[in-house]
Amino acid sequence: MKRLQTSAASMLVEQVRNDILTGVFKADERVRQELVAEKYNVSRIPVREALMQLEAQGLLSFVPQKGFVVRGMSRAEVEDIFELRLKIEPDLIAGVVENSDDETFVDAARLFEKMNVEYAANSLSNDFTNFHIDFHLALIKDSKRERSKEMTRHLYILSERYIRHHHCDHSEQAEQEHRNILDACIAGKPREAAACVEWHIRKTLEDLLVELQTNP
Amino acid sequence: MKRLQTSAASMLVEQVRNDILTGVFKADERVRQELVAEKYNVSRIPVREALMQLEAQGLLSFVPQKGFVVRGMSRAEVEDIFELRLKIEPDLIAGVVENSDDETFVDAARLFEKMNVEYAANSLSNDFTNFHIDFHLALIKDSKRERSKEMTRHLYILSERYIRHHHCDHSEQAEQEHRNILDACIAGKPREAAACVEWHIRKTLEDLLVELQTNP
DNA sequence: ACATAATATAATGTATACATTTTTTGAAGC
DNA sequence: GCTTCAAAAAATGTATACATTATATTATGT
Repeated sequence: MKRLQTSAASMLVEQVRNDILTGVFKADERVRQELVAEKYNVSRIPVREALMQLEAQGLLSFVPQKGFVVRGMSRAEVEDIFELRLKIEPDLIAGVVENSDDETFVDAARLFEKMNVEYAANSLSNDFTNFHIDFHLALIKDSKRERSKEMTRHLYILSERYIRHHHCDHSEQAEQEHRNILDACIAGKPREAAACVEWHIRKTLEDLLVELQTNP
Repeated sequence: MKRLQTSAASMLVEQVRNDILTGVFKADERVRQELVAEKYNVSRIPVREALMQLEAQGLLSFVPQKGFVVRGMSRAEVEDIFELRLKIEPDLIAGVVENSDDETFVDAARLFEKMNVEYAANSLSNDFTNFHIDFHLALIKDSKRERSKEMTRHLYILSERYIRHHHCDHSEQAEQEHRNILDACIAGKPREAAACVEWHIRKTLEDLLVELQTNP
């Protein structure tokens, strides 16, 4: 058998996540292990592990002896998710900026460019989504608050699902907001960076709620 | 006789979690799948699934092809965890109290009693730990913020690890704090309930930090 | 026709066996 | 002694097969 760079389960996590974010597996639909196994030519063992991980990330629900179901989407959930982000991310960024040096935000700057290039080329692609998440995570990667970072990562995955689903974000407005965040970070202004992050979260939520209103 | 048969993996999650909380599996130690499988007389398949779930709950780390390791404990982590709780729980409680009726806190009241009885009988047992977590979760069970509730649950599991490890909490002081929270909730005072929760979190953190200082 | 019971089908859960990768061991060479 | 490399040992990853449970289907009675 061909050599796998990474485990089948790890790749399945990425692939099935994309299937969920892009709507191939639709909300409230059951995910049968055998179908996923056939689709990706693996056995059910790595499929089950991947699905468990996605359940842990909040994209699936799981009931023993019944199976996995894609979790539903709702206005109440978006509000909950973004409320949590507002409570966590601004403080986190501020802490990073306070202890930053010249090297702290180079990864974020690189991802900022890649994200914009990818968007110009393919709009809301899987790659763009990953760059977007990685950009935001790169901003806080030097924080020592490991738990806050993990939560933030999970919240981003959940947020991206709504963003992809409603084709929001990354208007020129969003790009400008990202730029403002990055600039404030590089300039070493903790409070301004936090304020920019808060603004970005609020604006994204606003866009999503408008979309949810018109496209329920 | 009809018995509810739960899966092996589900039971393993509980058992291995207790093994971690009680220190049978020690921090930074590797967890070999075969050993767990032999200990509980199952194959490695459900063991792997249970360990994946515990990784998702933040008690284990996992690197493909390398294995599972019990995550370390540190002062920085306690502070991070309790900081997150301070940001999430008080608001959550306040929201529940605002929309509460006579039935809202009966489960919490029942668990409050069971928790104290169990503590009087066995001090810091597995049962007490579970009652303690369930008490706090019962207080917010009627909240519609599902994501916030899930995060709170995860944060409690992580907190309990420190509490068990350092034999803190549930002094008479802690019992009184729980009573104050419950009373404020039943009295329908959102802001007071939130303040009591905040106080409880801060006091518990204080105790833990003192213990960490003396017993590193 | 409707509900209920019995059966068949399908899906999930797990043990076993084997493949792959990592780690350990030990021998050869410097 | 210390590296370096090869083979052995051990641990992880996954496919297959089978057991268990849930779901669908059919049969039966009213």
